[in-house]
Amino acid sequence: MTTPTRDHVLAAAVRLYAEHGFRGTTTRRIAEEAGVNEVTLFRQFGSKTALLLEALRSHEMFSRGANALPDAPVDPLAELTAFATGMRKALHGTRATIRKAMAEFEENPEMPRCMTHGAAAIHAAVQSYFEKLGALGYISDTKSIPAAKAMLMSAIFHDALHRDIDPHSFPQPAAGAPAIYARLCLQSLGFQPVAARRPRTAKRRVS
Amino acid sequence: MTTPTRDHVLAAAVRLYAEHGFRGTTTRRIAEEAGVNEVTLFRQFGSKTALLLEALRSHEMFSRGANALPDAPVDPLAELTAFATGMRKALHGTRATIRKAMAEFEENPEMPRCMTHGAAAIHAAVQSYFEKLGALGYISDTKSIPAAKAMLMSAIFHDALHRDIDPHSFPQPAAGAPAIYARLCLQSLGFQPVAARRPRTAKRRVS
DNA sequence: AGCAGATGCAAGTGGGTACTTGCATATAAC
DNA sequence: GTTATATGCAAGTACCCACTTGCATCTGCT
Repeated sequence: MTTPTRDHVLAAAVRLYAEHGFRGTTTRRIAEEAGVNEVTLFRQFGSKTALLLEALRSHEMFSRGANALPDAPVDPLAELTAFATGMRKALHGTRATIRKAMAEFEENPEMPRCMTHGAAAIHAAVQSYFEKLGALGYISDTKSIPAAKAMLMSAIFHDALHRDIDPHSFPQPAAGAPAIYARLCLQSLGFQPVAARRPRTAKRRVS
Repeated sequence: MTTPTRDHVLAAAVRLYAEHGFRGTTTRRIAEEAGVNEVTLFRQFGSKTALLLEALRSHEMFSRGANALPDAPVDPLAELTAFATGMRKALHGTRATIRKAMAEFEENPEMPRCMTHGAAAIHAAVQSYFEKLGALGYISDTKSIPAAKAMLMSAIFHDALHRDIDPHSFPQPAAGAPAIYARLCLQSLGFQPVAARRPRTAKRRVS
């Protein structure tokens, strides 16, 4: 199997997994979806479980780079909103896969772990960004940074993962939710749009 | 089948569902777990799907009354913390069931709906409580109530549902997280422990 | 062209599953 | 005790599934 075909199989597997879950993704289905013979899957991957684990590992859960936070904060609300918007979009696009993998925790604990890979780096990036906000005087409650970061990520994750199941529990419209989460997160940290250390032209108050 | 036995079957079904998911919960397993004959399940419930749906519907996802918010706020931080603590505990205790049901969204959409039943009432109760806080002058940003409420619920839900999968993404220790979420939520609403309308003995500042 | 390796085809193995059927036994009500 | 109903037992039906096997064909390289 050439690499393009191998990738083709892995992509087919993830698509089916998102729709049908682990047990519902049969090797016959994968073979048909990928346009290969069923026996080829076993020759190449050894077992259905190994195939699906490799497929999940190769599937990018967290889009990197798309909406990284800047090294130097310039407009915190806009920057955090852009970050939250990108995060939510990425997670939303792969929500069915995530739900299926999380549900496998008891019987195939490697699967949810594929979903959380990369989360630590993003948490660290947000932490770092908030610390810079603190250093620049944008926020007053720096002790709450870890907690506010966790709450922001939870809001984004929960919104991306479950809004289609329970739409009324989330701020409407969906496209405006990231901005709301970003704003409230900054508010909870005692945000002030004027960097205390660097007097600037007066800006309209946030509230 | 007497009602106690019927309940016994439903409880066995939910236990197995939490562990093995929909497909992995076989009728043979349910029969064994409940101590009845497999054919009895079909006589009483008609099909495996109907049995499991009834089991999920009868399973209380949101414990009512355990930690209801008071009609008249007295100590908002303590009250919201108690609420968050109770909510998180209830959801945490049934997290595996919720995960399994959410993962069935594509193929058995009735199942996640069993999980969200009752959520609206809780959201309304929190909304009402926050509005009272606003009326009493405890919070200054009443326009953000719906958003803050949603963020608080997301934090609790996400913590309860996924902490065992990805412990490092949540505030430590777990027992202290509800208080943190409650505090940050109130902070984001511009909370002041002294009710502006009712001067009281000065209290220590929150931050 | 020849050769080695990869892939396809078709059939099969050895399990598993939701559900049904016919008869026997148990239980509850009168 | 009798009768009606519920449940258990055992076997069966008609599928489903991951995986294997033997042979044929295809592909890429020399």
